[in-house]
Amino acid sequence: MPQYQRPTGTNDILPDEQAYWHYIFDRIHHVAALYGYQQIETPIFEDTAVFARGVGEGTDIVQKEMYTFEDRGGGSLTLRPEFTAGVVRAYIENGMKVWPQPVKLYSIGPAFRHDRPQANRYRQFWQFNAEAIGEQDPAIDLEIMSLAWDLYTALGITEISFQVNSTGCSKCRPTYIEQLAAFFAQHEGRLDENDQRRLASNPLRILDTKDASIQDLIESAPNISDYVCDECREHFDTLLSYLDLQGRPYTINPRLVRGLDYYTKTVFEVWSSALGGAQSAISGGGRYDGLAEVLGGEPTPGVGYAAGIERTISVMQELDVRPPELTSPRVALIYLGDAAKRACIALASELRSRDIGAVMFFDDPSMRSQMRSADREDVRYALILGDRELEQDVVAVKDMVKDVAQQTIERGVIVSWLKEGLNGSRQ
RNA sequence: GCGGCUGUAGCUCAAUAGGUUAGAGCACCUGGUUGUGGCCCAGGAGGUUGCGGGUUCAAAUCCCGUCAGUCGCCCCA
Repeated sequence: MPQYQRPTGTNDILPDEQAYWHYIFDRIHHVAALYGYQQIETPIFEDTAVFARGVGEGTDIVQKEMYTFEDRGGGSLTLRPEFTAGVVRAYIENGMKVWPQPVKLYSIGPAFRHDRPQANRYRQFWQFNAEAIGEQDPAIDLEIMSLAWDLYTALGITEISFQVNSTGCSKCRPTYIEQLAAFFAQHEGRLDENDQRRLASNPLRILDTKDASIQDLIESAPNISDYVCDECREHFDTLLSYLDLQGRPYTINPRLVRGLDYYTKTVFEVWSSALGGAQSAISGGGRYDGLAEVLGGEPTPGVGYAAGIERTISVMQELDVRPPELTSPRVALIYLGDAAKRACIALASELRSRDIGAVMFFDDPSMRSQMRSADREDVRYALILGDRELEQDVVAVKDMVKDVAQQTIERGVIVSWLKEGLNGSRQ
């Protein structure tokens, strides 16, 4: 065992895995641009109150999952457990209410939650986050969902579907929760320890219980759709009609209740059948019409969503979707002797300044060893310099991919020769 | 925060019912070629068997603790 190991629940993203990350980031920028979303990057930590108040004091995230620490100045800071609260804080702080509305923003970066790690769940994990702030039309809810869908399509991810629900608003949800709590209270004896605790803290969550023995209770429990106010109902129905219009498969899931307090009206998740168990949600989001006010801004509607990058990669691997390979250096410089080494160092600089990737191997290894290294770097050409070449002012060029005779190229034209030879070649 | 399973070389794994210098494949280094990669061959380096304690004549192996990984619960991406 090494003396030091990475903290529990964190990962080193090694070179071999970077092709996925580059590809996903590239597709994110592309799809976000198609929808007119602009990138914003907020700090990785914020004043603790931003999350405590924004996400909600009663949530699991705030109660037991935040990385909170005292700043040297005495204030309390927290590593972001999610993006939305920070982005809405930035909206308010930067006066974005005077920008053309809605303000459509996206971010990519790590978030932190002190959970117990398990498959596809880590303490530091990356998210792609998108927010549309300042618009209440359900068409913008659809737009965010559509953006999510298009991203997966662009990545070659299939077999996904939406789960949607309406959780009501500040006007109608309290009544529903009251009714729900009253209902479960009548059957408290049948609830397990977990669900009894939820009865007090968050009765909505009982709907998602894993306890099979109370399925009949869940079935007969009050349904949110019978309690939402006219405004929420119309919002939801319109959203569903837009989804129908786009032909996107969805399931209305009356038990979908997300664990952040700020959601109002629309909540949704994207599920992938490629991931088993509890981690079938690869992204999720919803509307948060009350959040800006909670954070000290003017009442401002908003809707957003977050996709887990690690889960996205898992799905790609499950489905055997391969990202394009990263480009690697295209030539290796092989030297024999000190004079040639100096000539190679100069040539390498010249090649790189002309956008030709070039690598060398130091500590004066044998030619054979240099050739082996060149092979492992997947270069297209090995450029060989020794006393003979120096004398004649030429470079010996060996094609490492095609089985053709080695060539001798004049030093003065080697750059243009390579430019032509490498044209169209990814190596 | 709770529970199951697992910790042997960089990686994947061996090591009869506890028994002597803990092995192999891959990867790495060197050589087989005074200046030519892949394939092949030869050699080399690499381990306080996660850590600590206990049982035993003897522990990688059994027991306890601890740490870590992994899977699951809660919750979520």
